[in-house]
Amino acid sequence: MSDAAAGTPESPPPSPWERERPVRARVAPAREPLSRERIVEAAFVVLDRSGLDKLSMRQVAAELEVAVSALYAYVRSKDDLLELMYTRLFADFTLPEPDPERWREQVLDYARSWRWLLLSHRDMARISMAHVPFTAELLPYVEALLAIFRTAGLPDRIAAEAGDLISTYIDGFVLEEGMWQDRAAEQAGSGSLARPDWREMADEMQNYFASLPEEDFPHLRALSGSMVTESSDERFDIGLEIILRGLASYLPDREA
Amino acid sequence: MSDAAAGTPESPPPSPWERERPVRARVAPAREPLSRERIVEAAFVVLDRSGLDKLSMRQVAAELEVAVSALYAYVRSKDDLLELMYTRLFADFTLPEPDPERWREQVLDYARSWRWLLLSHRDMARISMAHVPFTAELLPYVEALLAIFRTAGLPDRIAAEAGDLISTYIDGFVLEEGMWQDRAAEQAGSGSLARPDWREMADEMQNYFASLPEEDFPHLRALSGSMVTESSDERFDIGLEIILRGLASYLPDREA
DNA sequence: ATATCTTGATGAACGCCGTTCTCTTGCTGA
DNA sequence: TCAGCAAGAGAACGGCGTTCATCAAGATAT
Repeated sequence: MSDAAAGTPESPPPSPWERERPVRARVAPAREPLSRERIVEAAFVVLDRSGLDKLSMRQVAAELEVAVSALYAYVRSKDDLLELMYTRLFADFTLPEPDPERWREQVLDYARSWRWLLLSHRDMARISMAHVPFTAELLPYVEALLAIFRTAGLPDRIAAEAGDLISTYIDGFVLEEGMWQDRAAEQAGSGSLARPDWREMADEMQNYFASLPEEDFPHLRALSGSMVTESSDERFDIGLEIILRGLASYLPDREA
Repeated sequence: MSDAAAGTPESPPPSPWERERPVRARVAPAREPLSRERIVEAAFVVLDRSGLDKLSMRQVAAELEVAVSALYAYVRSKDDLLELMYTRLFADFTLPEPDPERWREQVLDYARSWRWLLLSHRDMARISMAHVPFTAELLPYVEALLAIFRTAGLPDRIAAEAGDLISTYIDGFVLEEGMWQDRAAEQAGSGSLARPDWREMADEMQNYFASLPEEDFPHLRALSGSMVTESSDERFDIGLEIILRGLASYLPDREA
């Protein structure tokens, strides 16, 4: 809420966390000076190596071989750092131009790209869920999604909810993917430090559902088959398709 | 790593966190002894008073006027405590008997009840999102939801995804509600300690969207109207309706 | 050339956290 | 009466986010 909405009427003395990397260093510096970018980069390294629960300011500082307090010259707080990471993820996101004829594919592309980005770093979905993407840098991406819905012809009430619905679905799906991955990883023991692939995940799910008593949970057991047959990508698309069909039903010229 | 694989072949001495409240105390005890229930209850008090970020074992112990270490006789860890809180929330949840004729209303009831429970304690959606409801106590509730979908006639692939989709939607929606509430609360300052009502939330959203530049975000601004006009309950139902329409499109005898 | 200012980074410190360990206390049953 | 026991207390460990006084060294001014 701070900078974007309120504005800063008084002549702004540059807060330490807002200053840019100084332009000096005419000659090559012995060690590259700190910067917001380098801190975010290091944070991603720690995140991928150790996970969100172990991501601390101290670990990030250690990764940069720097004192913890030095970070606070570029970053307001840990939460600020997480928000920078979240924002940075959006940087690799290409916005589609709304085209009423192809709104379904555009939403599909949007969702798949976003999921792909979330999967590119460990626990990223957890970070994503913790932030409403309503900061100044992220608004264009929300706007673009809503543009697709509105130019497709959806009523405003529906388009507004559809944005939330799709975003929530993506985050939630990837979040759950991550949980199954962690489960599979810890069941495999410390031997497999690499992230488990889909096969291991499916095995873990299979084992779990197979262990349920048949008479108490007939539906869960019956559906476990579908969950293992389908890959994560297929399951993701199925959920999207459900939403898209729901949305299409609000279109005036709906197809069968 | 070694314990998990090895199992525990020796006759298990009851772990301290598994023991029941001792039956003694024939006469009324000066102070009621500790128990898992009392701890969970105190945790809810702290949660509602201070929020999830401030919910610590120490605060819970203080609420019970007890040493921190005493808690660990009944609870394995803080995460275990959170899971107990989550499970306990489900206790007030009544399960519907699947009825193919009324599957839509049943899903609506299910979702509304669950949202209502999530709203009954501060930050509960955050706790909910952090746990897949696949513990033994919670499985019946998942099973019941899937039962509704399957007896309604949905294909297995769809029913399986629908379960995730609906659950994710509920959690995500309430999560976002909480974020707007927090925003409104902190904007109102420390004066209003009570949780902000819907009117304040809507005002906060209204202000936010009105502050956006018209030319850059025409769709966001256009849709902000819908978000303020509709109450949270109405918006929740709209999202549900989108999903339900999508699901209905997979039914053999689908209505127009 | 010398003195002053500025700035990026340091290291210690504060208060809080989850968790574990040892010790006390007061009751139970023989 | 007294050993045994279990519930709870208290201190301690290592880690956390954050702040603050300090420092070293380059830039600037005299």
